[in-house]
Order: sequence, then C-alpha cells, then structure tokens
Amino acid sequence: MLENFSEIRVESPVDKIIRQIRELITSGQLSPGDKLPPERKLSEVFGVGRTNVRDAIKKLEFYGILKTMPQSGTVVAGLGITALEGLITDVLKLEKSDFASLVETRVILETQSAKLAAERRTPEDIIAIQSALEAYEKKVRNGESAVEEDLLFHLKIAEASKNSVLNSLMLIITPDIVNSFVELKVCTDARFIKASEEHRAILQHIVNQDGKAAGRAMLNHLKDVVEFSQSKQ
Amino acid sequence: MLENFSEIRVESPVDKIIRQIRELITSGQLSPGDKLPPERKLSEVFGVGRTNVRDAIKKLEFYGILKTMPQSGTVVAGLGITALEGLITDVLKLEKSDFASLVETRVILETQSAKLAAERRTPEDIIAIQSALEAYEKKVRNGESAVEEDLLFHLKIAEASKNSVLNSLMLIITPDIVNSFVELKVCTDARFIKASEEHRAILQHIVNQDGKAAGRAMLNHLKDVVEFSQSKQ
DNA sequence: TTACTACATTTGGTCAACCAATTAATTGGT
DNA sequence: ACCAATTAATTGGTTGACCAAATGTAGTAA
Repeated sequence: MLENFSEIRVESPVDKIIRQIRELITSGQLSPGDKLPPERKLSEVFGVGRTNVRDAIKKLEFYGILKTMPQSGTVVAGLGITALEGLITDVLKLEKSDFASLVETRVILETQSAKLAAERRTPEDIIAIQSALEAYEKKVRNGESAVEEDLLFHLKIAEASKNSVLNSLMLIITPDIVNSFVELKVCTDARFIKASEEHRAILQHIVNQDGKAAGRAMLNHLKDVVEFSQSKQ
Repeated sequence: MLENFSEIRVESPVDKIIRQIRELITSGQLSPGDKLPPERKLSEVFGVGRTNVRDAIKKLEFYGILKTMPQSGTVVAGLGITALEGLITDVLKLEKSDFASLVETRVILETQSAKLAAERRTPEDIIAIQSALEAYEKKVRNGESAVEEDLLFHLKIAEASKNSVLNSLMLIITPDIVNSFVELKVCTDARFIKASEEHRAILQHIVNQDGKAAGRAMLNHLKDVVEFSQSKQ
C-alpha cells in the first residue's frame, strides 16, 4: 500500500544541476575549453543557491570534466563534446553499478595487479601483505565476518603493484564491492577458509616474483565469486 | 633563483581536515560505526570554517568512508579500522597519477574491453564504433589533431563491452590521458595514420566477434604508446 | 601611438547567520 | 511508576554577505 508513494522526489538538487550543465554542453552553448558562467550567474539561472552550484561543480571537477581556477573561473576540460555527454550521463548512473560488471572488472584489475605486484614487490610490500593476511585469518578463526580484511589484503597487493592509477581504481570500486558482498551475502564460513588457502598461494607467488603464477592464482581465487555473480544474473 | 620559493603551501584546507579526521580514527577517538562530532564542533576544534569541514566530509563520503544522514548526523562506515586507515591515506594521495601508470592501466582496461566488445557487440555498437572511426580519419586527412576523436573511438568500444563499471573506469582515466598526450606531444602525423590502420583491424575483429584477436590487436595498437611512456621514464 | 600604472570590477573561496527536521528532555496525566 | 505529548536543543542543509586575488579598463606619461 505504502510502496506506491515512495520513489518520488529522489533527485538531489546537485544532480539536477549536473543535468542542467550537461544540457548546456550538449546544446553547444558551452564548448570544451572555454570558461563556463560564474557561479553566481549559474545559481541565478538555475534558480538555486550558489552552494548547490559549487557542489555540482566540485563533483564534476572530481571526475575531471571541469577544472576550476581560484579567482579566475571554471573551464570545461578539453574533451570532445560527445565524450563529455557520455561522461556526464555515466557519472549520474555510476552509483547503481550492476554486480556482474563489478565482479568482472574486479577480476580484470586484480589479476593484473597481482601479476605486477609479483614483479615489483619490495620486502616492505611482502610484510604489509602478510600482516593483512594474518589479520584476515585471525578474524576467520574467531568466526567473525572478514569481508573488509579480505578486501584490505587485495588492496595491499594493488599497492605493491606500484601502479598508482591501478591502485586508485581499485580504491574506487572497493566500497561498491563491500556493499554488494554484504548485501548479497556472498560470503560463507566455508568460503572464508578456502579463500584463506588461496590467499597464501597468491602471496607465495608474489614472494617468488612469479608474475604469471600470481595472476593465475588470483584468477582462480576469484573464480568462485564470478560463478556466484553469474548465477545471480 | 625563484624556483626555491615555489612548491610551498600546496596542501588544501580540506586535505588538512581529512588528515585530522584520520587522526581521530587512528587514535581511537572515533570508531567505525558511530557518529562523528557535529560539523560545528569539528569546525571549532580544527579552527576552520564549517564549509571546509563539510567539503572534507563530502569528499570522504564520495569514497564511501563516511555516510551523512540529514538532520541526524554523520557516521563512519562499518569498515574495519585498518581498512579505513589505509583508505583515507590513499584518498589523500589519489590526485597525482604518473604517466607510466596511466598508460599501463589503460592497456589493461582496453585489451579486456576490446575482447568483451567483440564477444558482446550488437549491430548498433558496430555502427557507433564505425562512425567514431570515420570522424577520426576525417580529422587526420585534414591534417588536424585527432586526439579526442581517437579516445572517442576507444570509448565507443568500451561502451560495446556492456560492462558498465569498465566503461566508467575508462571514462575516469580518459581526461588524464588526453591531458598527458597533449602535454607530452605523444602524437605525430605518422602515428595518426598508422593508428588508423590499427583501428580498422580492431574493428574488423570486433565485427567478426573474435575476442582474442581483438584483444591482441588492441595490445599491438597500444604498444607504441607503451614504449613511448617507458622511454620518457 | 604605445606602454605602463592605478583603479574598479569580477572571480572563486570563506564565513556567519538562518531554516527545517530530527532527537532528546521535560512535563503532565494516568 | 510509567507512558504520552509537548517543548527545547541539536542536527545537517541553505542562504546571503564578505574577502582576497585575478583580470579588464581607462588614463596618463613617454
């Protein structure tokens, strides 16, 4: 009965403004490379407070679409118009990323990051990964949920890959992964224990600096999750 | 002479506040799951305006570290404390992405996205990729710079991969790629023409739905850029 | 005519006050 | 003693005003 009334008025003011800015760009009133109107003007045109405009700009700046220079103005990044259009629409729907895509992408990033980590790891990286692994196993032994510790182990590997961009992307998708895992109850006790062995195998390959084997081990480790996501779909 | 005085005072106030919040968490004054002090209190403690505090919170919320409920308070995500600590420190140094990592990550994402695109492309995808390719070749024939059109071609492929997350990540790193390319003058006329042939090859494999070949072709296409980035390093 | 300086305007950044909603407390009744 | 309702305080959200730097402009001197 009550469900009929939900789902109204969910769009936040900043998303509305992002949509409007997109309109400005796609309609050609705003070409890449040139300054966009001052914040005061925008707030006046859109009929909202300047804070909301600033928040929207900040969000777009975060994604690299806009660039704001203090006391000088905000400019549109030098991308093609069509690319921008796609970008902005995707920023809006980035939130609800489907689970299958998420897992698929994770597999891609992680196998490569394991491979690179094996090739480039320093002794310090080994220690960091090892301590993350032990924190994970400790939680598992106590019968507690160890989703975060699991991800932390993987993040440490990404860190050891010495690829800052790869590491950043992992950080970006990690929160979504955690949420999905908890939501869909991916993890069971049996899986935790099995994962523990697989973790050790990965670590061993990284210690041995065997990139290919590390990648394969990671692929194998994530196979379960992939199958789960496919069954959910 | 003057260079000695530059590069000071680069840390923005919001980063400073993020650092302080991290301090609060690591020192145990703030545990995962519980509310953090109201914004007014924080601004007073940190000795800055409330706006800066709100911006910092917003940034952390962006990464899923904090969650703010209107008129109720802001809470720390239910992550493990070690995970949080690692996440926040990484958020701070997220900005700087070196060119080598950028290219390396791009290769990873693009080879996979080409492979998936070949397997999943629809007739509409083919048309979109084809028209992007033609726009690129038109610019090249006129002797103009076609960096954006180049990237647009690649983005269309990512779109055809039907993996929303992969597509989003490509969109995220694309602006950085464009900037680096223009800055480092990666592209010459000869490369544009050679790239054109390689583009056609990739497209052909996607049309044929040959995933492996598409991946290989993309890898080959990006080889030049990889070598360039390594020589720069 | 040209170049340079001083000024006025515009810019994004910052701040303090205000608003509505939520939560805690107090009070009155049972 | 306990529960309900009303009130008081506290919360994040929003607004408008102010600040310092950057830019554009006009005026003056060479």
